[in-house]
Formats: sequence, structure tokens, C-alpha cells
Amino acid sequence: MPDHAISPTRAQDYPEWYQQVVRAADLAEQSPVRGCMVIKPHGYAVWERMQGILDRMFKETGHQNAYFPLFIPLSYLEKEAQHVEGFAKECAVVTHHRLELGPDGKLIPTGKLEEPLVVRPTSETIIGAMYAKWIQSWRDLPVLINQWANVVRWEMRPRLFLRTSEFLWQEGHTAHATKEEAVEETLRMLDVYATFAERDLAMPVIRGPKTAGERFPGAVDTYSIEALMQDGKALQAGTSHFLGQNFAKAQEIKFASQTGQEEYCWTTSWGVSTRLIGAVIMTHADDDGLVLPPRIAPAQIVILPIHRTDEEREAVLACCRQLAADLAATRFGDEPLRVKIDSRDMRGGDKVWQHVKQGVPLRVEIGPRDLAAGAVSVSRRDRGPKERVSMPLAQFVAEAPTLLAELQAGLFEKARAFRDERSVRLDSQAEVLDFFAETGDKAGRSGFAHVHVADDPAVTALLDPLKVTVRCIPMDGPDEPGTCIVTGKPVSRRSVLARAY
RNA sequence: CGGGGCGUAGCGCAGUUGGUAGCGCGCCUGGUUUGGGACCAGGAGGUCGUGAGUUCGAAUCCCACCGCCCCGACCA
Repeated sequence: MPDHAISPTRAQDYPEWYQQVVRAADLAEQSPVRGCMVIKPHGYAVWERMQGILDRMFKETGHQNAYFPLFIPLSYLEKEAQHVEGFAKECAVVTHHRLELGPDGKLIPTGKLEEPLVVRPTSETIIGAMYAKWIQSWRDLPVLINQWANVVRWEMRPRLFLRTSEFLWQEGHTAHATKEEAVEETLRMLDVYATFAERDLAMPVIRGPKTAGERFPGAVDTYSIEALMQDGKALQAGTSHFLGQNFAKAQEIKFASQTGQEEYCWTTSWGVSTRLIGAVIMTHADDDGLVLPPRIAPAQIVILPIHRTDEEREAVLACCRQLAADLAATRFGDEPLRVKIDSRDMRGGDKVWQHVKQGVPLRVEIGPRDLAAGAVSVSRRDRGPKERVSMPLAQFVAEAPTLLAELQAGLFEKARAFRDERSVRLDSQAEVLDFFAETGDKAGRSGFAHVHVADDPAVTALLDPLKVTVRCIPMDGPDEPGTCIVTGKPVSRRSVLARAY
């Protein structure tokens, strides 16, 4: 057996490594439908963890869930000009509503629709149409709604979790009486995403507004959280849009103000998707497979009974059940510990490696020797796959939450250290060209470049050939005035440049 | 949609002067093992991506289509 569970390693072939991790961890696989994935139970369990935490955060910030249709009348998308431009090309369109059996046994679509239906690429238009009916008075505001849904974007180059034709996400859509309130909402949700990414996914992110070219079609401002993956490429992990009155005007979302004036609403939308699973993989996974931060791990601890004879089996299993019960009575991150006993009848080595590849944070082995000593053998996913530490059973129960907290914090620190190591401040075009050079030592080893650039086509012209984009203009930390390295225009802070997924 | 590569057992692959399918891992059974991705023996599993063609005969040759991967344009 090779040194690593995953082949090739990250260093050998990063894109292939990614796919092998997804497969080895049994997260998802390609479906017979082009560009669409099947999310398998383990992958879906991770998504459910993310959903659970985010949903609670949305509710805590005053939002309610609702559900809107999968199909959007074509005419709805035509209303907002910029929006059409952004989405028109990549949509699935339903044109027929019946199938008839042809003479050759083939099914033929018939029953042409009067108006084609677009499978939602995002739901601003259909939700806006409903808001227009629901909102009459300032007393109806704000409207704070989220929906968990699937959307379809006919992407040219799909990749499991990162870019699939259909993906799962949540989309929040809010309407407000004032600009200030809507902007505040936009930033509040950006903050929710950043907190979730850093606290739960252990993934450091940079947040900030996008440049004009990178904006969501129809938005006044788009904010994103950006994370750095292990291959030095950036991943946009969540977005929050201030839509101004653009959609409200296009869709007649109006209300009577306190002074009796008819006014347009100010709206926002914000979303994160199953792409976050890809983000977790590319942030934490190693050459032995997935590494799950404890807070989003479906099982935080797996207990592995080791036994030979039937008598041993009984005694060991009894001990495992007791341990599982004791751990489940303990709390980590405001929730009971999630523990699983894996008593499947298979070779121990295989079983251990499965859990390694699936990213379970803690593995606990209990065999006759441990039983006799009143001890357990503990392995951490952030250490070598063969490392084990023996400790008294009672001590493990007491310290399990601390161990998990340590693991969670350790993953974050490691990711942050990696990001810092791959982050530079550059002050000239030459330095930028050198940093993103694709030859020599630097091949594929780029990262975040903090640079003074203006929001200007001349900047894009410089970056395009490098396949580099302005990810966002970081909003944390103080202003740092400077001049654009391309145009010489004064700018108040540095932007983050990177290659991106 | 453009350029390149590739589709043979669940996975990884071999199989070119065209002769009717194999290896490793995995899976099932039995045995020996056992704090570690074991060993031995036996077994199951494939209309060789799909369709049409050349041929007595096609996984091998020709054509079309579909899909996957990498590089672009697009993108949560």
C-alpha cells in the first residue's frame, strides 16, 4: 500500500486528487445527467449539518423560510435588463409539457407551451413578483425570507460540488423601506456567512465588495467571502447582494410610506451553496482524504470495537455502548456530541482507513487490552493515520469536547497560516506579473496578492492574460491609501487579486 | 462551443498484421489469521460508451453521435 490513501497526491495532480477525495470519502458522484451530481449519504449529511447551522443563524437574524416555484416564466427574466444579460445564456428552458409515443417507440415532446418556462438559475424575479403583491404599506416591511432550493445553471465545465449544472443552495430575499436598512441587511448576512465559514467550516475568509465587472447581474453592490484553496486558487464561498431599487423598479415592488408617498422597495439577496463542501475539501483535506471540522462532521467520534472471540465481543461492545452513551450526554458547541459505533464485521484496518478517508475527527478503538486497563486508544484526523494515544476512558469522556475544540481551532489556524504564507503585498505591475507567473518555481503556487488597483478596464486588461481577477476589496482593517499600479488613480485600500475557481 | 486526451467487470488498467476478452484491487464462500489497509483456495461479475458501416468475422478499421477529464470563454 502507498504512503497515502489518496492517489495522486495534491502535489502530483491537484484536480485529480480532488476528485479522488470526493470518491474515497463517498461524498458524491457523477450522474447519468450531464453536469449533474448525485450527492451520496455522507455528502448529504455534511450538507445537512451546514443547513442546520445556517438555518438557525438565519432565524436568529429574523428570517423565515418559504418556498417558491422551480419554473419562472420567460417574461419575468426579461424585465431586468442587466439581469437578463447575466443569466440569459446559461439557462435550462422548458418548452413542452407532454410526451407522446412515436411510431418507432421513441417519446416525442408535444404540447408546446405558450410561454417557455425557465428552470430557475436564481429566484429574484419570481420572488419579486410575489413581493409586489404582498407589499402594500410600510407596515409590511421588512420582508425577510429565505428558501432552501435547487437551481440550474447550464455551466460549460462542471466539477463536483464546485460547479455543477444543478446545485443545492439557500437564497435569501429581503425587501426594505430604506436604502440604509437594505445595505445593513446585505452586510449582516455577509457577516453571517463569514462567521459560519470561520467558526464552523474552520475556513478563513476575506470579505468585501466586488468590482463592477464581478457584480451579480442587476445588483448595485455585490459582497463576497473569499477563501484560499490549497492549490493557491481563490474560491468565492458566499455572496450577498445589495440590489438597490433595480429589481423593485423592474417588478413594481412598491409601498405606501408613512407620509403616504408611493415608494419603491430596496431589496437584497444572498446565498451559499453545496459549493461549500468543495471549499471544505480544498481547505482541509490531505493526501489521506477528507478532513472534517468537528462542527460540521456528521459523526465527530467513531468508536471501533476490536475483538476476537464472542466473549470479547460482548464485553467490548458493552463498553462501547456505554462510552457512546456517556459521550452523547456531553456537549460540544451547544449540541450533544455525535458518536457512531462501527461494529461492522470487517477487517479492522479497512475500517479505520474508511473513517480516515471520510474525515471523521476522532477515532476511538476499544479492544480487550483497553478493557482490562480501563483505557481507550484515540486517534485524531489532524495527526498521522497510524498515531494513537492511550488514555483512561473516564479522561477521554471528560476531554472529548476539548479535543474536538482543539481540532477545530487547529484546522482554522493551519488554514490561516497557509493563507498568510501565500499572501503578499505587491506595489508594481512587474511584481504582479512575477507573482502570478506560471513558470519555474512559482508554477501553480500563487495565492492572494494585495494590491492597489482601481476599478478600471485597464486593470482587467492587465490581469486577464494572467487569468487573475480582483476577488474583492477587503473591508476589514484600516484604509491604506495608495495609487493604482496600472492607472495611477488614487485608491483608498488594497484589493485582493487571485486566480479563482 | 473551440483545442487536446480518453471511454474494455464496482475501481485502475492490458488487449494493433481484425479471429470472438484478460490482469490487479474490490466483491461472495470456505479456511488460516488478527490492535490493523493480511494469506491460501474456490466463485460471481462484461451485449468492450451508443448507433450505423466495411468484413466470413470488429474491443481492434471507417463514420456519426453521446459522455468524461485537462486547457479556454461562462460561473455559487
